[in-house]
Amino acid sequence: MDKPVRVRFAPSPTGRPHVGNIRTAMFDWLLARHTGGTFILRIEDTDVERRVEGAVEYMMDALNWLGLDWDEGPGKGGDYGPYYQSQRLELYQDAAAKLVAQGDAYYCYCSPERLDAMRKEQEARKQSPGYDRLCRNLSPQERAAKEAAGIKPVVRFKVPLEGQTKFHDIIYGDITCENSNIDDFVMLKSDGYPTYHLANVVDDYAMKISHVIRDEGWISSAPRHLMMYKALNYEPPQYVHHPVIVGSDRAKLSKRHGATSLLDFRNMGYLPEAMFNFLALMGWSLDDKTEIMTRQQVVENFSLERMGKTGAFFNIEKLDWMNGVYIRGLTVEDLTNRVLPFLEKDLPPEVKRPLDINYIRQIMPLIRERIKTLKDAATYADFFFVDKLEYEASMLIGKKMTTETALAALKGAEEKLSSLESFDHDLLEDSLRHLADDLGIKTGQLFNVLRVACTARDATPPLFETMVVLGKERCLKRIKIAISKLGNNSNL
RNA sequence: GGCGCAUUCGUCUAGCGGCCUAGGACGCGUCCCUCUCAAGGACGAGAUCACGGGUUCGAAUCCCGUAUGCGCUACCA
Repeated sequence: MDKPVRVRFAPSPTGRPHVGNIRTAMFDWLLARHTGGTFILRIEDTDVERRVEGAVEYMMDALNWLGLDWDEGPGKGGDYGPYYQSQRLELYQDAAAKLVAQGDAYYCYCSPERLDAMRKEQEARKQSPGYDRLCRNLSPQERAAKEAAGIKPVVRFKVPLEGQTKFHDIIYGDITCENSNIDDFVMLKSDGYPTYHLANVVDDYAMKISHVIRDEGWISSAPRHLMMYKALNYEPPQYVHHPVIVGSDRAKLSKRHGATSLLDFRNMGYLPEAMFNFLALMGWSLDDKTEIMTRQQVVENFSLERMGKTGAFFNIEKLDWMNGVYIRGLTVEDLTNRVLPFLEKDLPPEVKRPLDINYIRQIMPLIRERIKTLKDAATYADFFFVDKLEYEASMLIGKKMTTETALAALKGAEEKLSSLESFDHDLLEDSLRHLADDLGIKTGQLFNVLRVACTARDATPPLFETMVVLGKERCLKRIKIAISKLGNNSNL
């Protein structure tokens, strides 16, 4: 095992937790658990404009659902708090002031309007956009004048005009960047809040983060962070950038690609263990064949070295398959408990609530190997609950059957079943097979008529098991209704 | 535009110089099982390893170009 790491997941509370972000959190968590390290949750709420009420709760909800427990952070405490950046403002301001004092940063008084005009002009001239460093060398008098005018400045980092910044990324390898390509970026906004660049450097250092795990999009800003570490005389962390999840158009997955919040997947009936397994396999692999792994197996085998470097397309068909595998592995009791809330929610309103859990327990073995998501349960099993079945009489007449033979089959079944002492699987099978013989039709033909009569479906769980759960009374009632449907239809 | 990163079946991936006439999985097709649907089993189609040059006895694997894609280039993260 490698040395225990200290890693952090640092989301900004701007909405519902994106599946890509949670995947990052999962890699953090995996590395922490694999090495016996510490997983920290830190809230990067430094953008007052974009802050969304309740977003932190959503985030924690999603993390908890996936089983990604954090050791330090909101609700947990820890020795390096507070874990909300909005409560650490002084730290950033001190760092910014220190950099200004030592000549590595400066106050900039340029208005947003000027910056905007500058960018437009650069674009028109096909120059690469970037701050023109107007305020980099303001004289004390000029600065005093701006201050006197009441302009609230931002603090910009004084990026070296030449040289290169190099760093080693554990996944992507060595990366080099010319300093001349980087402009004097803003570290501290005029409202006193830090930008991501400053805040993440200050906090990662203060919180003794050993490995920074974040998505690939950050590679190009890593050099800025390194410059600040150097200026602040901090030891930088290890960088681990990982590829993003992309949508069908290969662009980074976003809202317009459909469901993107982890919470959506929970609502769609995916199991957290399936989601965990699936997400782990997007970007990481154990070997050339292992796919289904318990959380524990993933933790034991996880390693950064086995992570890929190309963006992965979110293949929901494969998730469906995997979810099915996990559902099939559930005990009846477990499945029952997980399906219950979905049934309560998705069954037609006329079905009486609360649902009978013992009845549901009986249904589970019948649908367990047929559903792909928990949400499928309601559509798969609604005929167990509703009183009035809706279907076309023509459905009762199967292949090589006529109204007459179907009618005869139903009447024969009605007679046979009503005389049955007990309503168990073997007895049902035995008497119905004999009935088919007596009627001179194939067993399948008989069974299919009964299937439609009892369930209004032509695809259901095995007939006898289904009928047993439905019960004698209900089956006979439904068969009678089917007989009258056919009777009316034949118009005799 | 500049810079950065990436590029193996439709998709997720294995592969870190010879084991590759490229393996697994999802999906797809055929068959078996079977009361339907699933599940399960068997088989199959599917990748000239983006392209072009090198290096090497030998390259999907190393190097250099090109193309394409994505990202960054905000007082957003």
